[in-house]
Amino acid sequence: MAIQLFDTLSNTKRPLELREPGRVSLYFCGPTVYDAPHLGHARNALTFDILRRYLEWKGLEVHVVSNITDIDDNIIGRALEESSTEPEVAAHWEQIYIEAMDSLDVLHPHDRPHATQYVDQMIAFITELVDKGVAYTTETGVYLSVDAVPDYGGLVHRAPDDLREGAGARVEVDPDKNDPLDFVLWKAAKPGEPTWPSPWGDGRPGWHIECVAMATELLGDDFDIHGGGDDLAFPHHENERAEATASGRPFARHWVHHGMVNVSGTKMSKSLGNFTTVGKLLEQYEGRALRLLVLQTHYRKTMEINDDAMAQAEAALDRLDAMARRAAAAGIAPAGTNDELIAAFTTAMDDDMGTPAALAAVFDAARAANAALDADDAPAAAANVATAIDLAGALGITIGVASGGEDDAEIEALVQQRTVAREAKDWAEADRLRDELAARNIVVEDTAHGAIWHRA
RNA sequence: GCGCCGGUGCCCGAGCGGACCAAGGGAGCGGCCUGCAAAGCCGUACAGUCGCGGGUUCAAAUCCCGCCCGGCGCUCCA
Repeated sequence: MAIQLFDTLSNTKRPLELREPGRVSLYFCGPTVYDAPHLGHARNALTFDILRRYLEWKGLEVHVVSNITDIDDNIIGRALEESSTEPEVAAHWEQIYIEAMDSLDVLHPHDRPHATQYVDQMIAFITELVDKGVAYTTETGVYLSVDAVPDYGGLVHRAPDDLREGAGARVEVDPDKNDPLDFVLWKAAKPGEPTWPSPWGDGRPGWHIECVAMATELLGDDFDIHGGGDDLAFPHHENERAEATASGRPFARHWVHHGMVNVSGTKMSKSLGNFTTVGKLLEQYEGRALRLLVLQTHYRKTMEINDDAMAQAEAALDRLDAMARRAAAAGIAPAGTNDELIAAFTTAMDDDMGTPAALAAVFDAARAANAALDADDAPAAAANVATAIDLAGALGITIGVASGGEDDAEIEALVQQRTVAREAKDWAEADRLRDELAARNIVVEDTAHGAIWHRA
């Protein structure tokens, strides 16, 4: 079954056409590490983690590359502010970024290249462009002539002239450039900034060149998927494409962009408060809840994150976990499949990563499992539990993670005492014990197969 | 200002020309279960209608036009 994916360049949903059958090469733009990762970074990493996991679940071999931009104006600014150095700033925030993504169960990319470690490749690439006559040098650096790219603007579906009109709307146009659309490949050294030697004098690489150099180096030309947030489509991805095209190389076969994040109805911004950083959010909610929320919205749409939505996601997760607990208490091990739901799930995911509909299949499996449990239909229960776990897992959600604690034995003893009291119909004592457990954040549930408990 | 995207129940959010699909999740209500709960299952009200106003069509939440509101982009922000 063909996987359809919306491609920004062709502006259509089209079948994923791989360079090599069975193997997917995926590059997506990672963060510039100069500050705490925010919810946008989380959605970015989660979106591509979900895509990767699904492709792997389908049996494809996926090679994921995602970069770390460890040198840019923001990092330099930060280092200056903190009287620190650029490598220190970058290393610090990179670590925090990786920890945050770990707590969201985002799998590590197979390669996580750093811009500063690919300067040689970038210089080689720029040299190629200069030699081809599609790049020129000015006092401030080396620039790419957008002229050399016939379909410049393709990713944003605007004609070059149209883009020219807008140029300078937000940032002043460098008067040295031949064309306002031309952009920098190599920046000439400025006092106090880190620099690398190059054929054009000391300086540092422009932004876009790093992704091109790293993607082609690690995945080869003509790799399968290039992704990122909507906001990167222009100018970043457009310029990457321009560089690759001007060099005469085929580049990404598919461009995948995801929507932005709104917090409490408005654009996320640092001045807005609480929920802008992943760290802050995770102080209050579990990582899976954010992933579930991301899954509930189609990846191309703007999504909303607020307290209500996070709490709702946690409640939904509780349902899934409760199902697994009940099954375990009934002595039912996951086994078998619910083929109908797996088919519905696959159809949904194959259609441009329809995670909301795919999730519906997961919850349908949970309901079916619970119903089977109620009906004492062990095979059906086992099959539906297995299906729910499998499908949720394909999206990166682990069901029924039992977090053990040091006081497990103590709790077990209290639960046992309560069972004894209940058998003696000593309801007062049974309720007292339940309250005592509740005070320790333990929820007791009585099932046909005895009492089970979990941490709230 | 220009371009692109979106506005669906109490909340989050699918659906994007037509069949008992306005999915799924959360919250609500009723029932069953329970010593009482919790969990679960079943049922049910909330969308007589899908931002507003026109239009196309045998048929529109789904297409077209206008308006209002929100988001993103317009050179370094996921």
